[in-house]
Amino acid sequence: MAISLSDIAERAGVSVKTVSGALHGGSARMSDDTRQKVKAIAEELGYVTNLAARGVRQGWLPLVGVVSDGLITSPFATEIVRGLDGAARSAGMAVFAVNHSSGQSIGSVVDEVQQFRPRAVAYAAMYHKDVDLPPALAGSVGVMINCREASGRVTSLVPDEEGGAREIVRYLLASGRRRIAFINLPGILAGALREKGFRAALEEAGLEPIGVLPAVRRSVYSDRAPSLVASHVETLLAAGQRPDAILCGNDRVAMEVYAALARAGLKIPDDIAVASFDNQVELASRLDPPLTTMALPHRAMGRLAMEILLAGEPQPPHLRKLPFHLVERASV
Amino acid sequence: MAISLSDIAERAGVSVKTVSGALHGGSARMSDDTRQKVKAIAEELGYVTNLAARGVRQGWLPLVGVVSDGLITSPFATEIVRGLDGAARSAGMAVFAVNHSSGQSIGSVVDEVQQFRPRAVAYAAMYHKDVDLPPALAGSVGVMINCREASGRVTSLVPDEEGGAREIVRYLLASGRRRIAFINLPGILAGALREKGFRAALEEAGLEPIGVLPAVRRSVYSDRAPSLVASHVETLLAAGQRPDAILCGNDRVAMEVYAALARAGLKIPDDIAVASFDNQVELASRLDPPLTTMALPHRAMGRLAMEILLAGEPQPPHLRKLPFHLVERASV
DNA sequence: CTGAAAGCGCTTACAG
DNA sequence: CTGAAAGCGCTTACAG
Repeated sequence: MAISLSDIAERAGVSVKTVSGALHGGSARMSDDTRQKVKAIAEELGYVTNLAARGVRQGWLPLVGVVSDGLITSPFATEIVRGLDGAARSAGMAVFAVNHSSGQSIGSVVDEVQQFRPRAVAYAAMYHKDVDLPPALAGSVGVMINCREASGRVTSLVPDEEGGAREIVRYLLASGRRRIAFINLPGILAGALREKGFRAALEEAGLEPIGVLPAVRRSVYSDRAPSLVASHVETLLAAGQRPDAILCGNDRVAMEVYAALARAGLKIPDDIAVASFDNQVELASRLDPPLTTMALPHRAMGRLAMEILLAGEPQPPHLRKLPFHLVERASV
Repeated sequence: MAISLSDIAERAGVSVKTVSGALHGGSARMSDDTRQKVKAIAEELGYVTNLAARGVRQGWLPLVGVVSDGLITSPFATEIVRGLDGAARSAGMAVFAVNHSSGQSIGSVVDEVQQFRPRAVAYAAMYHKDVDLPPALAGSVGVMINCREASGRVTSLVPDEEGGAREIVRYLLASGRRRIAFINLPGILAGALREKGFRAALEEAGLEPIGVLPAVRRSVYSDRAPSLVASHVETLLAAGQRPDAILCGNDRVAMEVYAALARAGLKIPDDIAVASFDNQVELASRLDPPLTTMALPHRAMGRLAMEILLAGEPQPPHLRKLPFHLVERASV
């Protein structure tokens, strides 16, 4: 069995309370002498705090549970976790991630996590979507990350897709582009919202889109679906109103646009500008020319989520849209 | 505060012990009547077991800590976790993953995990490497995954790189190939071990390698380093002894080999066979022709690690090499 | 078949 | 400045 406070107390000739105060109670008043002695003995015996014991006393363990809809594997999901983890660490909390695989109900996964009496629980979606949280869970899940909770009973943190699209369009406009096409990701929430922002920003400038086209044939975007990008680019270039900028649904799509433009003998950004969403660094920074793209606020969502969870004052539930951030490279 | 056993006991008019037995003690003898009544009340009150309380009694929480050297983000790492998680679940344990970022010592991260009194702790490396575990941790870390622990004080689970290379070479030989080149990943343990297996299998057949070449210029393989693959392929094809098979360090390298062979007007597998390591499904299955490749035993390492950790009888520490598995597609 | 009590390792009022 | 005791919510001998 591991060393306990009473082992240290015995060895130091003081009470357990004194040991507890010396090791953990930063503010507990006692002679520096005693404190030093206790710490030395603890170190010598290799004492490791028993958080389970502290937890049963306090009613909670220094954990924040994160239930995610699938294994955390994409770079985006990793960023969310990074954000959560950084903020948790500063607060002395650890992140306990459990994934909600297809077989189970959200409720059963949340209960599983609750058995450990975490300080708080978050739900994180792997991509921006709508999620219905069962009403019974509104009390136990403190914040929804990367998804919109329908009932409005719990605070949701999502990327400001519409704002991000507006921003990149304005940037294209500021660079002098006027005929802008959008090869968008179809069938997903992010795509629909970005299209709204795209159209709004053009309208604001008194312009019309040159074309809003789906990157793939299937109604739901997937990297596996057969791509329409190359043929769209050809169509756009053949038309009377040839675009001077193409906005892409993500960096992968942009890569295909690059290839199609190269085939057509067009120079980026001189003949035509290309911009997109995602900022997959490995990809975007290595394209030639490096790609200007809107980075998603994944890390910020993670950080803010943790701050909300650990804040003393609970705020009324709301939907919070976090801003994208423009990564300027050389494609515009 | 949450519902406790005593709340249920009071409501049911029985002792706490009876409630505990009814809910958790599968074998505890009591009238079916009592058990049903207790269960109904627990359900009604929304009781959730307090594992912290049980943990302080038992001395451990139903957790297995996994310390990993970096955020779990690659598909390989995900497979390890999947293996661990599946086996943990069957044993009623949860996986508690903590990543060991560059700033901290392994020891401090392990201690952090130990505060939660997990049932066991594993260490997982993101790629096959040598790791020195500080001697003090030999007692607390039960198994090393995807790395070789130098001192031999703790069981290590690694892919059998040498055996995997032998197997794929034998497969190429069985398909009638005789002049085999290897474009290997330089500067990493996996590459060195595979090269041994590659040479051994050829020697066994009385053959010489046509060439063993590094995929990148830098001494350590990285996807970002400038690739030498295309020029190697040209060199190999121009030589007198043109290879009839090229083994590749990973699927990415194979993809580049495909491109170079296409440029040279060579057909796979008729003119030349291509095989590799990794089985990155997205990539390997979508190449044309689909790529024959050796899959790494990541999931198996995870599963076995958990079995070792949770086994009653501790085995003496040893190095266990897990077999690759051949994924036959159409490139050989 | 069931209860009352002890105890796991902590922290927190309550006394001195 | 320090100690003895109570109590967090469980489980596990010990009695009946």
